[in-house]
Amino acid sequence: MLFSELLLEWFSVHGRQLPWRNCGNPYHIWVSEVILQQTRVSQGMDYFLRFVEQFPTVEALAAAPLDAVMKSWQGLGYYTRARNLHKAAQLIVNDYGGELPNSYKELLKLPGLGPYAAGAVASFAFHEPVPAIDGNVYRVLARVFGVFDSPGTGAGKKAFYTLCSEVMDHENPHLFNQAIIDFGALQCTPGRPDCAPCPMRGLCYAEANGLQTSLPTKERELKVRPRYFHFIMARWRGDTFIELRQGKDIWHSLYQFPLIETKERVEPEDFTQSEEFQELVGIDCTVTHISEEKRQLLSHQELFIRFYIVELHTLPYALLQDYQRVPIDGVDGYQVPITIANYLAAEEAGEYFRCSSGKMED
DNA sequence: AAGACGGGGTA
DNA sequence: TACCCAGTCTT
Repeated sequence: MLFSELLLEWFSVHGRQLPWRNCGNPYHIWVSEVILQQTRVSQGMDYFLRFVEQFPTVEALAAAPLDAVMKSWQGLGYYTRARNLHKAAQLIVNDYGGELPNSYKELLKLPGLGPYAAGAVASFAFHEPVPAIDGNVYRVLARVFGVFDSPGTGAGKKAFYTLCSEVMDHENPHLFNQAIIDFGALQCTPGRPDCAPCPMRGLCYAEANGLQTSLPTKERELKVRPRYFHFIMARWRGDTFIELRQGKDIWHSLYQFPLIETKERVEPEDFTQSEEFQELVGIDCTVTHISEEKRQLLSHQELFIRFYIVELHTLPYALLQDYQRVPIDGVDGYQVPITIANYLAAEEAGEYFRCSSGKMED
């Protein structure tokens, strides 16, 4: 039996039923593909359901304020996806008459749609026979056909694209692409795949040669950069101060408390004496709470985060000029990094701090 | 080609 | 802890 025949047979038994599958709604398919980039189904499901309920159509998404879209995305990560989704929706309404482009080539032009997502939408929604190659597909193809090219290189990507074009079912591209993705996610898993009951047994190169854990070939390991964040929750008559993050750094378009970053670890006693800190909050204030150091691991960064609560007695110009003044209990209405959302929730429950008045309690 | 970009699950 | 995940964009 052919690879694609085995695959579709497996899919008819084990394939997942998902709300965006075979729904006949290109908009839903598009949204789901963007949400699921580098994100597991279990993690993205609730976000998808909430997103399409809040923004039911391309027009609704295009008309929505970016803030609302970002808020809906809060906690999902890779926030550029949300901004691109919003931008693409406006593009579709303004330049495409409100209809999603129906070809791989045109879809690829939209911001946030790369080769994988364009192929996925083109095949799932419009049945165009193009590959949709994600991490699952690289893994399945590498193992079954014994491909040693690395997906991390340009030549490797091309090799996988060519191979996939050859072995796919051109009559049922939508089923084939869904099937190979599900097969990678459920059967041909990254770690120790469960090869005993696998229908590809006998056909699979990696299984025959015991190379399951060596394929696909992997690339370089990544370096992690440490960063030290000191967030200042400055209180003034029931209000505090926040700002919208801009620029190319992490958390673009999310809100945060005034932030002072240091290259090295700085202990709280030293930090509150630092010039930078005193310039921000002024001299006439009291540091009432200092949190423990929270550690957050990103793919390329290791963040060490501490929160300071400062009671202001006068209003420093630096805060007034560069930050938005908002009610303290209104902060959770803004889209914020997940670490700040956690802080807000914990602080409300009185759980976050173990030191106060700048002195350690234990 | 390499780096940046999140957050969560798994061995 | 280390790796990986329904990737894309910028440099």
